[in-house]
Amino acid sequence: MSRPPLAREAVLDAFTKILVDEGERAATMDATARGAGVSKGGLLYHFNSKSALEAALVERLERLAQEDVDEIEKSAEGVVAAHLRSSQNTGSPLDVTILAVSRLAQNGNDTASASLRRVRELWEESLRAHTRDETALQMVLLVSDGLYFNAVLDLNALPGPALEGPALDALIDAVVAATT
Amino acid sequence: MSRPPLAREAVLDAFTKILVDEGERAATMDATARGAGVSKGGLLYHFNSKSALEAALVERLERLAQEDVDEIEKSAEGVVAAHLRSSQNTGSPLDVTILAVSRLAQNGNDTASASLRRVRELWEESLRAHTRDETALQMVLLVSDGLYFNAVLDLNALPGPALEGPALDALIDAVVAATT
DNA sequence: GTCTATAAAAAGATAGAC
DNA sequence: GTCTATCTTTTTATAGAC
Repeated sequence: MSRPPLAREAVLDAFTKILVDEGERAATMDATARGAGVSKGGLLYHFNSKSALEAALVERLERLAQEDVDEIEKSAEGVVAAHLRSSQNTGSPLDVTILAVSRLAQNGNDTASASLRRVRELWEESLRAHTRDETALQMVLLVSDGLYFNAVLDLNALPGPALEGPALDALIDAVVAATT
Repeated sequence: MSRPPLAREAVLDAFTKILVDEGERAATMDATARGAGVSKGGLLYHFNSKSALEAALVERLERLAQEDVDEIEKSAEGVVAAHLRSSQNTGSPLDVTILAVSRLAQNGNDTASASLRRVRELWEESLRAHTRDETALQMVLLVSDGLYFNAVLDLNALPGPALEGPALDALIDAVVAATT
């Protein structure tokens, strides 16, 4: 269990934040270095190229996603409800990493696309034993995807149609009732 | 009803295609001009700047979305089912325009974000009279968003988990049963 | 309307000092 | 490990010919 250098993590954090807040185009090496408080040369010591930086972010996603699934499996309120609640963007490390990697995926990074598919398969496997049939499973996954899609689009937007507390609870209850 | 010049439409088509297939970063003026079979100078005669090009695409989205809603309202199989079927990406002009504009939205184009929100509100208004309550309405919208989210991420990916015919029909039936 | 040529800025990446 | 300086390529945009 090697601890990665602090500067390296700071660079990944800054890269993530710019990707999520301003998009892929704004997430240049220069801007990322500035956001992490290092110089471009300093950044390039830790990541030899732009694609190495992107690959490191994808690796981080895989680790966080596995941790999330492990956590949800132990949840008391049920796996379906816990999964949907976890899909509502709360700014958690996993949430922002998914959003950041989906920006990369949408700009032609095939590794990022493949990783997002793997994450979705992790969820699918985890949910299968807790849904009544394949159609119900797909419904849960699509509602979860819908929550992420809204997060993807609403971050730049102030008056987002994001579901609030009681409305989200009602939705989760309804999906649980229709699928388990 | 003025007919826009053919070259202008060809440029918008090419811009859309590159945005969807390769992402925002690849959709440069140069690549767009090449895709449309004109020179950069020719493109810039029709669109004075990159942002003018983007704005024109957003305008096209608003027009197509309104047409889609008008069509769905007249559907025989029911508004909820017709809406979900329409959310499955089939490469229709509306589908690809939504995907293209969402690429712009995710790269900091606030006009694009606002337009996508307006489209979603159009759908919401159209669906409200055909769903049993607000929770059901949100469920339909989220499943629809989920279908788009998958389309957004899967286009670059060959083995997409896109729902096929019978599975999609079963899903639509289940959502209709749970929400109307 | 459409083209070529070119300017001006920004991008990723390298070299080498400290 | 981290920095500054510099090179190369790409991108947006302008100028002006046809």
